[in-house]
Amino acid sequence: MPDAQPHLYLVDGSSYIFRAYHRLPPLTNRHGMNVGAVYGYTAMLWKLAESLSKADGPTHMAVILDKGSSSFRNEMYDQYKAHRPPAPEDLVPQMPLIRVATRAFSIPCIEQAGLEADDIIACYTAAAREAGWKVTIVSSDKDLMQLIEDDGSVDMLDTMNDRHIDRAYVVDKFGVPPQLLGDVLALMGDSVDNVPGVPGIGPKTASQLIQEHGSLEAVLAAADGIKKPKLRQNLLEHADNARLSRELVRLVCEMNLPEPLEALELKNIPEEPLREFLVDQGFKTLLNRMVGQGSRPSNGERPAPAAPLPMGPGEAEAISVDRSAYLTISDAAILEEWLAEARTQGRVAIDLQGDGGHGLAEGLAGVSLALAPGRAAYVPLGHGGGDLLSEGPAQLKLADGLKLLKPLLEDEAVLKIAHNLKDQQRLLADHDIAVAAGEDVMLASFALDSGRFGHGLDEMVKRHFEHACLPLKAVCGTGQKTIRFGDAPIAAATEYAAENADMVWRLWHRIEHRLASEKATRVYRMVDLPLVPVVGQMEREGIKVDRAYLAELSETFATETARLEEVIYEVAGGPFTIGSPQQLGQVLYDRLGLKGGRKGKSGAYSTDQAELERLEAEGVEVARRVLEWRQLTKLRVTYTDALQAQIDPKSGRVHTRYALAAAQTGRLSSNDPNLQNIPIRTEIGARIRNAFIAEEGHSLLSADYGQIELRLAAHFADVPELKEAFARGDDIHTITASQVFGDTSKESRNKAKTINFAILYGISAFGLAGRMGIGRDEAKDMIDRYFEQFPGIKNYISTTLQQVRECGFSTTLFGRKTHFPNIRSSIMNLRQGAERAAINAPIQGTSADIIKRAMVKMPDALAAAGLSGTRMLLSVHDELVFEVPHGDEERAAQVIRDVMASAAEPVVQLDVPLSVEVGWGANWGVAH
DNA sequence: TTCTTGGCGTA
DNA sequence: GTACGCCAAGAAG
Repeated sequence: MPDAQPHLYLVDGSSYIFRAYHRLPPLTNRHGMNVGAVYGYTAMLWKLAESLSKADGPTHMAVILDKGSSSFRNEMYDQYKAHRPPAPEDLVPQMPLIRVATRAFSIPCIEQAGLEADDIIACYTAAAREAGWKVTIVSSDKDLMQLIEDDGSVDMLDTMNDRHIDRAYVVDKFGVPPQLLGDVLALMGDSVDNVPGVPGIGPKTASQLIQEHGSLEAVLAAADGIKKPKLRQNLLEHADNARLSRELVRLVCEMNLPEPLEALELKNIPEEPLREFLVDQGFKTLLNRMVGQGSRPSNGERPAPAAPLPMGPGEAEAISVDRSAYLTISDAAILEEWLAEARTQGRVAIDLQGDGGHGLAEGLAGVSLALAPGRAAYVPLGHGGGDLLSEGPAQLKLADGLKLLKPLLEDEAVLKIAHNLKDQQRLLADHDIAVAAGEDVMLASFALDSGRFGHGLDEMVKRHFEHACLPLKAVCGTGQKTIRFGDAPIAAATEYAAENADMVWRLWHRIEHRLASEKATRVYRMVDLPLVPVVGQMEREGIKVDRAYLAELSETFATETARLEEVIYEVAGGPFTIGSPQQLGQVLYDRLGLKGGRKGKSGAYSTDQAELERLEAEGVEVARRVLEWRQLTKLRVTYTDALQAQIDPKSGRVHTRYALAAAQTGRLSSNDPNLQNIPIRTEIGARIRNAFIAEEGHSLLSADYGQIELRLAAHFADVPELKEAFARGDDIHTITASQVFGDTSKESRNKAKTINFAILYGISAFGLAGRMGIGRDEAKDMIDRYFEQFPGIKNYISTTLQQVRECGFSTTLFGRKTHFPNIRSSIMNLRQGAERAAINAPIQGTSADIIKRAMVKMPDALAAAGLSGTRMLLSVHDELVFEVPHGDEERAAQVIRDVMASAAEPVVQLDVPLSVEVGWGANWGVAH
């Protein structure tokens, strides 16, 4: 009688509360106490309670907690969990509330001195299995995954990620079944619990070794014969640690059950004392759900959350997707029906498939449409038949299909919803279609969730809907056998393409309302969305590159590199791969016997620039040669060679592509090729800029903001001295030097410059010391003096951090948010990293907002000034590059300068002026 | 073939 | 100390 099989849910309360604390934003109850973690915990229990009467829901339940005293593992190994930082101070008082919450749900709560929650869970699991029960462990702790059974009688549920964990999951993640997981864990160790493991062995190697040999003991026995010297040595040397680790991760059950299994039965959750608890803690959302529903909320329509946690996206909404229901449209009449319906309802989701060509040569394979959840179709337009004899699959002719689609795509009255609208708009522009009235789920997600989630379509679908899209490689294959999308079978192509449109439709309707409620509308509507056609046009323009000049440079660099190679081999006593940091380290330190530290966690010698410069200063001439070799090789391989290969044969120009949702702060990023890191700082690198040239009869014009980030810092921090200096047009680093050091010597100015930048990057004494090559105390003194002179800066930093800790995100002047999930991490490195990024984000992000606004305004401003021949080509963070017809330079400079300097207005008023420096000439090198 | 690491170019 | 993208080597598959 499978229906009657009892099902025990064991909730790992201790680990849950830690994770809830770090994942959820702070929340205060009516006593003024921080209860974010308690809320998370309560919500989790609520969710479990909801499944009480469902199929496969719990019949029995218990919460297992750590008692907090040391366990038998400490007798075995006194370092066990020795390096755990103490719990955060606002979490400690929440601990007792966990028991209160559990009692409020009338769920038994079990803890036992000397035993960790894991062991108690192991014990109950064993007992329940013996009794023929089913067990679900509610946790995501990897140690507990050892308990999972192949037959499904024991599985796990990770409520935080809404993930079901079974044998398949373990095999997928660790490469071994649950029974062997303990052996893998023993090898890899655990820095959080201070389980030693074997040095140099991480998850990958551990998993591979166990898979190969079958068990930990077998691995240790076979250690002698292992090929890799480092690995062999570590295994032999640390075999005892491995065995100890095996015991530390072993879950033991040597106790009597504190409560018999039957005592854990749970039929329903009585209304009291739950209600009283919710009222007391002020958990209004949950309380509202209780109303009229007994203790169980309705599964259908949710009551509007009265006071939703400020965590935005909430839980995923599981959907079911039937890909076989998607339609392939190869008939004009049917396409017309779909288009008519789109017109009637005023909105349609679209997704384009390129045929897999490169750059401007990319053709169109097909268009997919969605009109409602699950109602989607694919219109193949450019699928080949695979061989010359056949005519290809049944499909509309490209021209015919586009002719039907064009009026709809260009209709202002029909909303076109897309993911990454820019790329689709650009592809359609190649076919003379100008998409009107577009929305972009990728950009909406970017405006809402930057810093905490990704914005790729598959990733968004997974997070919002717990659904895995058909991967592209399932349609087009992978590796050498990859086929162009246009050559894929229509049936598979339909499943893939129509699903994308379906998901775009669903995603938009899921997140649209958040734009307003989470105050992301301004950034989305006024900055990022209007930028779409502008950036698309820039990508289409491209920039002209002097191929012959680049080839010449490549040649020069190559010759010089070859010369350096000979010298280096001479000194090294033989040839080796100079480009290999590993081999270079061995040559310098082992063969030549130079003194130098090793660093890096892999144990390899560091050979980075700083280290080589140190050697050079010590008189090691070959270090200088290696540095020169590196510079030349880098320039040749990354720039002069690569750039030639990137010239589009059709246009003779280089077309970079901008990613609009890549940089957390809101900046654009550039790729294929990256034109935002073309050298300029060194004389030799700067020559590469000369390769970027203007079209015949034109000049290249470069306009860049001068010190925009420092200006914004002065604005944010409200520092009178700095604001006045900027207003006067003074040299800001000199002003800083005189304020902080009392003199304006060149040396002081340089130091001041370094500190000014350090401020923008989230200062730390440690970092500044490393950067300036001084002691940490000295660096700290310097920072203190800086803060004394500019208390506004100190204040800006503390209020920014305060706000980010409270809300979880920072904001720019335009309201762009960047989330920092690690801002309250108990791991110091993560937390401090998040703090530095949080200090920087409003400044870097506002700068990005401003230049984006300038870009949005630019085409109209140029057109209004009669400068229709002037085209915007590149955007490099604080610089815009244009191509201007000869004779128009002066006027263009004037317009561009005006637009850029006033780009923040009227939305935002800055109390520092923005300066814009403009130059022009035959190439980028002279223009900048 | 695909992933990770060390290194390095820009703002 | 912030934010990126690209390259070669080496490791893993």
